[in-house]
Amino acid sequence: MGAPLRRPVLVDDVHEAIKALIMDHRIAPGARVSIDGLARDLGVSPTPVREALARLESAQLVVKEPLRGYRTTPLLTLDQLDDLYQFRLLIEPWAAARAAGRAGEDGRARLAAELAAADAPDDDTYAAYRAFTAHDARFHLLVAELAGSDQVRQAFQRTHWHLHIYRLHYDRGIGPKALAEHRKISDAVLACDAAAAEAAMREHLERSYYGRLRPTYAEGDR
Amino acid sequence: MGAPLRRPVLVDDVHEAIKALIMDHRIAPGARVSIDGLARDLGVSPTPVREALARLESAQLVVKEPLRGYRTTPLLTLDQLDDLYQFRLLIEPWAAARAAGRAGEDGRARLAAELAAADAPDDDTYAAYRAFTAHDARFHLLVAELAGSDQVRQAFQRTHWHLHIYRLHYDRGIGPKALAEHRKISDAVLACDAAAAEAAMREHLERSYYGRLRPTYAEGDR
DNA sequence: TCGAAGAGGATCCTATAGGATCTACCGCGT
DNA sequence: ACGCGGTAGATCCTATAGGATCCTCTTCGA
Repeated sequence: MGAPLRRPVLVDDVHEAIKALIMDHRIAPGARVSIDGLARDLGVSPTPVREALARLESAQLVVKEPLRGYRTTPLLTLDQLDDLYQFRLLIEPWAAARAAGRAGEDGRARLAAELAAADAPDDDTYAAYRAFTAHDARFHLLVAELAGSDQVRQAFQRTHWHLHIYRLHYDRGIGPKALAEHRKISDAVLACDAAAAEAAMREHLERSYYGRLRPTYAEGDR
Repeated sequence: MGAPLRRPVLVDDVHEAIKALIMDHRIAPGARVSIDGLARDLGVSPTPVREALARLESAQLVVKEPLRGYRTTPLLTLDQLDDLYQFRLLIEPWAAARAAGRAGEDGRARLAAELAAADAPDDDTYAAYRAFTAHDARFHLLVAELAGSDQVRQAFQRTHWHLHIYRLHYDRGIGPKALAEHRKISDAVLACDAAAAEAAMREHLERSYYGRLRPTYAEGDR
């Protein structure tokens, strides 16, 4: 009687399943997504599939064409990726500075715990890669949360940056450097040094993108 | 044969209908929203209602409680309103500066046209009030669009600030001043003066909020 | 008088069916 | 050979039905 705490809402499971299909490229970018087809494959009725796709649409992972069905969005272009990081550079350094000034005891503890639990992926296994990206997503979201502004946190969250970047799967083997930069940001926040936190976050994003992700993406263009 | 171009997508109409119900307080803030009940009232089946509510959820106008239905979100508290305008102050001055530097011929023409078409509401009629709020929403969205960043435009749009502020309906009779400030912003953008545009937008938001909207809201608390 | 267990009603969730629309293929005419 | 109209299939959209869950009111016992 202890175990069954999973909520019996099928639409959530369907939502996760479709998201996984898109992220792992089991549904190609730009391909059409049949509602009835998905329902058959997943063994459910079209109704929850329809609702799940409506949610995915707000995450920009699919687009709806009335009377013609849904279609997966294409991968981010270089311009869109530039735009995404420009937005992150507008939001996140600000959030880091605010977090340094406003985070309470509880928030600081959570930040320290997140850093302590994060291991640099010392091998190239897929599992280690996924574990680091999960930490990456949690860390940046936590900083946004500690800034104390729901609007900023939501705006940041609704970019779904980790989903889109994960679809590109171009950022392997960057764990140790990023982790060190995360620690630098965390130290500044814990020291209540707003200026240092802002600078560290800005530096982290610029190095991550212009120094690592973007060159990899640009050379991988086809 | 010319007229009937309305798309036969019922869910869009349902979405607009429900949004109107919430905005006009025909469904009280915090009240429960029955799926079947709405379907009966609107004369449609629950399926499109369900999909429309899923969309409204991303606009924060309703929240879903699994197995318990949907509920309208309460009106924005003063803290949330502060937070909303803090976010606008982070985004919109930046967008105005970028718009001044990047807007093309087409964009400038659209901006000029929007200003030319906007009349200051010289009377206190409801129609004039609604016309001004419509211009207000279009103007700020246009500036965000002219900044040339989809991420910023979407982040701004997804706040649905005009929906939430309209629910408060506390900002009557501010048309002429706001319109003059809009014109100042527009002039700076059209003159390609990024610094002036940024300053004008910041001044406009601060005056609108701290000088007009917030005092009205604060005195109207119950 | 207060608290708890049970029955009734309403609601949500999922599945299935029918009508409307779009896409693809095939045959015909120029 | 090329373009156009018609038909068949698949898909989407909406409506309806049944099973499961939650809320509320009533009733019983301490």
